[in-house]
Amino acid sequence: MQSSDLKKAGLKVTLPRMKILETLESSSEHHMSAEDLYRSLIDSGEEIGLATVYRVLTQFEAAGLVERHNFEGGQAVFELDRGEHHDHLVCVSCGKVVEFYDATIEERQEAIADEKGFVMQDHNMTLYGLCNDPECRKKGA
Amino acid sequence: MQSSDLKKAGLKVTLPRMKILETLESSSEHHMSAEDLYRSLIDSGEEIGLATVYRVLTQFEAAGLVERHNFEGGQAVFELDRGEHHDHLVCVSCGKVVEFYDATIEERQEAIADEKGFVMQDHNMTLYGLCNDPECRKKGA
DNA sequence: ATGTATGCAAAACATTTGCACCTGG
DNA sequence: CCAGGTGCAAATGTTTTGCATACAT
Repeated sequence: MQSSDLKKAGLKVTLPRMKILETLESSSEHHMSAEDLYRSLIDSGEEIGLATVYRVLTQFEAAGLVERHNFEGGQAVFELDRGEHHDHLVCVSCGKVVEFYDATIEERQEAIADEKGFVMQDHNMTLYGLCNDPECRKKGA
Repeated sequence: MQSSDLKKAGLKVTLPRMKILETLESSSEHHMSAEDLYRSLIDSGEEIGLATVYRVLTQFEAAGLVERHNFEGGQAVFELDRGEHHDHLVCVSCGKVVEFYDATIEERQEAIADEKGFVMQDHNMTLYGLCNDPECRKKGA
């Protein structure tokens, strides 16, 4: 499928790389940690090393194929870069991730960076809360 | 000074705790990592263990005395909680941290969480860019 | 062929924890 | 005095790296 994307990035089209892309593509939760990916592949009977997963994800990030997010909880999560910028809403109870985009916020961010004399290169905005699952709502402090 | 704050939190007023509070208060960069604090104290001739720094910071965070931020770069940074919520602008070249608050963004965040069925509990917004130091500007990609 | 990728094991970090000793109230 | 705090060293969890082997082109 996107073996062309790999070539474009100067990366050889190998089985582990294709499998990782496929998994990120097909997973219902399209935000996965390196460990999630590794487990998922091992469970599917693939032969792959955790180190390879990390290496491949790092290369994919550099190539702009995936994005890395450092949500709370130690492990970084990765998602395919579909080219549409968005931010995240994460449920602190069940871990569900919802994406959103808000033009007003994006504008304000640019304006603020400018105001403070910065040339903005990137930003990270993550909202944490409880999603509408009753199980999660129970845990409300 | 704020030994009262410690007592209020049910924490004994010990030398390491006071020193850590003082250092966070007096440091020009008031965003410091556990390692920064440790080094700073050791360099001042204090006797303290890195584990204590981490333990104390974790307790302070739980007590609402400090805030922990997970900026890019592996190490968490801590700052005194002065009770005024703000977000951060971080220079990717020199590490400088500038604080800001934008009511419009805060409102939009609430509205978005609501719209998606979430009860927002917290958020993290960090803008990354190059500050106005000429040295940093040179590194513009 | 030949340079790149991979898997494994070991290393590198940031952070946490167990435990014997010390200290504040 | 005694619960709680501290320092050290060892454990943990995540991510990275060295190296010999395997694979894509």
